[in-house]
This record gives sequence, structure tokens and C-alpha cells, in this order.
Amino acid sequence: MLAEGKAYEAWDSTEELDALRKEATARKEAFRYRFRGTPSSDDIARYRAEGRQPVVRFRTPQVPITIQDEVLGDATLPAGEVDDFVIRKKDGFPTYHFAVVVDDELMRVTHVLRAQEHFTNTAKHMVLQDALGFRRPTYGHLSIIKNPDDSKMSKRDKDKVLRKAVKEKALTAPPEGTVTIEEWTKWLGDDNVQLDLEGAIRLAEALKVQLPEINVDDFRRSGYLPETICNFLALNGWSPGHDIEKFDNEFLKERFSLDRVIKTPAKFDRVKLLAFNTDAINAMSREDFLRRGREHAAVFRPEYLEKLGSARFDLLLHASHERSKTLDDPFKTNGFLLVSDDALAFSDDKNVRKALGIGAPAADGAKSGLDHLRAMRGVLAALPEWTQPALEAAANAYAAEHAAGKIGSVAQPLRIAVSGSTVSPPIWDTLVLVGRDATLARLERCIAWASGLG
RNA sequence: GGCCCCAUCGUCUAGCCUGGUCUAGGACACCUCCCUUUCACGGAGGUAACGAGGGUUCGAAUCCCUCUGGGGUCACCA
Repeated sequence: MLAEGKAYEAWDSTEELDALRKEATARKEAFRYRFRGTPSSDDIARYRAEGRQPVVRFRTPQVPITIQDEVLGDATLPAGEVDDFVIRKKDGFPTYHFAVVVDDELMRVTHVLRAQEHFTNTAKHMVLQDALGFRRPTYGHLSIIKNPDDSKMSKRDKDKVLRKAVKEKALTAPPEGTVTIEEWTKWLGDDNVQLDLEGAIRLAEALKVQLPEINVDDFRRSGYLPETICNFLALNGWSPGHDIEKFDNEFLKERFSLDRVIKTPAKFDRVKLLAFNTDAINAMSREDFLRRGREHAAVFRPEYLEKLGSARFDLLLHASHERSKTLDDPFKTNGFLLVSDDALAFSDDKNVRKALGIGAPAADGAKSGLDHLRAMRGVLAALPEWTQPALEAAANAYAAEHAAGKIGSVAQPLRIAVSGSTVSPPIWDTLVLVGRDATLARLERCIAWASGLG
């Protein structure tokens, strides 16, 4: 291109370029580099002596350039809008613009779908393709995806959340066992520095903050189904029309077309994603849920497989299926299964107090939840077998006699005793999951704990 | 600031090209009620949008203009 006069060497120093830019700004114009004449051989010799290296700039034709785009439609840039940009840097390396055009040609690339921020770059790539006699791929510029607060969704968002938490808690040193002092200092000193994933996760746990899922793997870790992610992502910026919004990859493959891609940036709605994931999980067969729950746990929750053993692990999955919104929910919400009986913490909140009858005396003659708990010790200990039907039958019989048939007033205190809170899978499944010995041990501890409450 | 692009419920969007069938449809969220041994699910209903102003037309969310608002880009970064 140099030989053909399509490009030329330019010797301008950084200082000279800065000065030119400043001048343009002062005149309220955008700076556009133009051919500034060929230096004399004396000048070149002097530059060489100074140790200056030239860049190679492309001599951009001074004509209007029409960018053809399958998404945004054609757009014409006025002549002179694209300047004589650098295609080879001082160090001899090609710039991105030059490299990508050559690469696309060599790779026989047919479609270039990229973010909208590349739109004006495309003009540069097109004039280069013309100059080099290359084919032109089909271009499509997709809108960016934004956060609900209108900021651009980016992998930096994780660090943003952590920095905010650190600042709020006014921490001066990294919490024990999260990141090293060196990492910590470097990270806090420069907003462009990102923590590695493992460190970020440890720090998030220590700070008790939720990291936003950004990378595909983050969503997988959180228990989102790959097919749901594809479905949902496709819907941010595209739609098949006819009010269809649930579809699989096969459908996407057949129906996707660039002319239905939306031009406006979409906000990423995690709540709707969760709803989609919930629907997909509810639609799964018990067998599929079991299989995929096992796969998920093998990678992200191995401790549950180890602690529960396969039979009880499968029961946990079955018992959690219909209330799960993600593949991770059976584990995320049932941590009480992992802790030792001695370490189980009882939650002292309104619902717990109400269920146990703490602070509010029961109506005349009625027993409190705590009373039921005391009575259930004997009932449960005497059970010949520890199965859901046996447990339910025993509890029903007890409730009929002592709780006016209201099974809930017996079940709820039991739930608190074994899980520490008012939320768990169905109670009889939960008791089987916890096991007889642990249930009885937890019952004792809960009674002791609740008896001490005012 | 120059240039380019965009604009429908809180959010994702259908409709716009080929004006009337749009008193603008769906989904998520939200509100109300129902179901329920927790949580969740589920069921029934409801609130909610064409950014503003001018045209063109018998008729405009749909076509044109202006304004306003938003985004992108102006590197020897990719």
C-alpha cells in the first residue's frame, strides 16, 4: 500500500499530535488527521538521527462512506469524517483495524456481529477492504446490554459491588482468608484492577454481599439452565414476534434473523430471568431434575453429596423440586442439613416466636408450639420406623388429640427445631433428611433454647 | 462540540416497512382475592406505555419536519 500511495509514513511526535488535537478542540472541531505533506529527505534523516520511528497511516479517500449494516440499516458518513488513521504502529505492529481486516479476509469471515460501539470503526474497515481488494463481510451492530441503573453491564460490576461494600464497612485490611494484603492494596489502589474469581467469591462471602452474575459461568454456578440463558439472552435485543418468548436453541437456529434485531439497548432484568428459569425447572421431569441437580452438585456443591449419601441426596432433590427456582436452590436454602447438631443456630425472629408461642400466651387450654415440641420428643422417639408416612401418621394422631387437628401447629415447631427457621422442604421429608438421631438431638437443643426466651 | 444511531407499560418487547382490524397485545414485576402444615408453586382479577410539538391524510403508534431525551464515536486500545 505504501508503494501504491494508499498509505504513507508519518513522523509526527506525540507532542505534535497533542498540539494539533488541542488546536482542533479550541476551534470546537473534531480532530481529523490529514496528510501533512512528505517530509524532505533532510527532515527524515534528522528524525532518524533523533531516534524517531514513523507510523504508517492509511490515506483515507475523501469521499462519503456508507456503512452497510443489517441491524441499523445503512448510514453514510460525510467525506472527511474518517481520518488518515494509523495502520502500523511505531513499534512495527499493525493496529487493530488493520489486523482485523486482514484476519477476517484470511479466515473467510462472512458475518461480523459486534457491539454498537464498533459502528464507526466499520467505516475504517470498509475503506481498508476496498484498498486491499478484500471481500466485505456482512455487518451487524448489536446494542449493548445495560444494568437496571443504566450503566453498561460489565465484568467490572463484581469489583464495583465489592469496593462499595468495603467502603461502607470502612475496612482497612482484607478479612481473614480472603485475599492477600498485596492483592488487596493493589486492588483498592486502582479501579481498573480486578480480583480473580476465587478471591472475589471469598471476599463476597466475608462481606456478606451477593456478587452479580456476569459471566456465563457465574449463572451456571447460581443454578441457571444454559438453555434458559440462551433463550433469555436472545430476547434481549431480538424477538420472533407473535408473542412467542419461550423457545429452545433449535427454534432460535431456525428463526433468528438480523432484520428482527432491536436497535435499542436493553436492560438486563434478572428477575425475569429467574422467572424463566423457574418455569423451565418446573417443567422438568423428576428424573431430569434429579440428573441435573446431581450434575450441578458434583461441580458446585460436592459437600451435599458427601454428607447426605446418594439416597438422601436424591430425596433432597425430590423434596425441593417444585419450590426450586434454580438448580442451586436445593442447596442454597437448606444449609441446615450440613451443619452439626451442636452448631445449628435457631433464628430468633417473629415467625419463630409465633410458632413456638413465645411471648404470647396461648388461648385457654391450648398448648403452645413449645409444649408440642416437648410432647413430640416421646412420640418421635417411640416410632418403630423413620419414614414420611410413619411420621405423618404419628403427628396426625397427636394433633387430633392435642392440637385440635391442626397439624400446622405441630409441624411448624418441628421445622424450627430441625432447621433453625420456619422455612424448609415439606416437614416429613425434612425429618427423614435430618435423620432420627439428629432430629431428637435438635429437638432437645431447641427446647432448651426456646425455654430461655422471654 | 463534530459526526452517526436510537425513542411503545417500571422492565423485556409485539405492532411501525405495506397508515384504518390498536378503546395498543404478550411476558416479568407490582396490587387484590383464592389455594396452602412453612417457603415456594398454582388459580382468578387489576393498575400500567405510543417523549413533546407541528404537519400530510377522511383517518397516524405507524409517513414527514422540528424539538427534547438517550446511546455510540472522535487513540500509535482492542
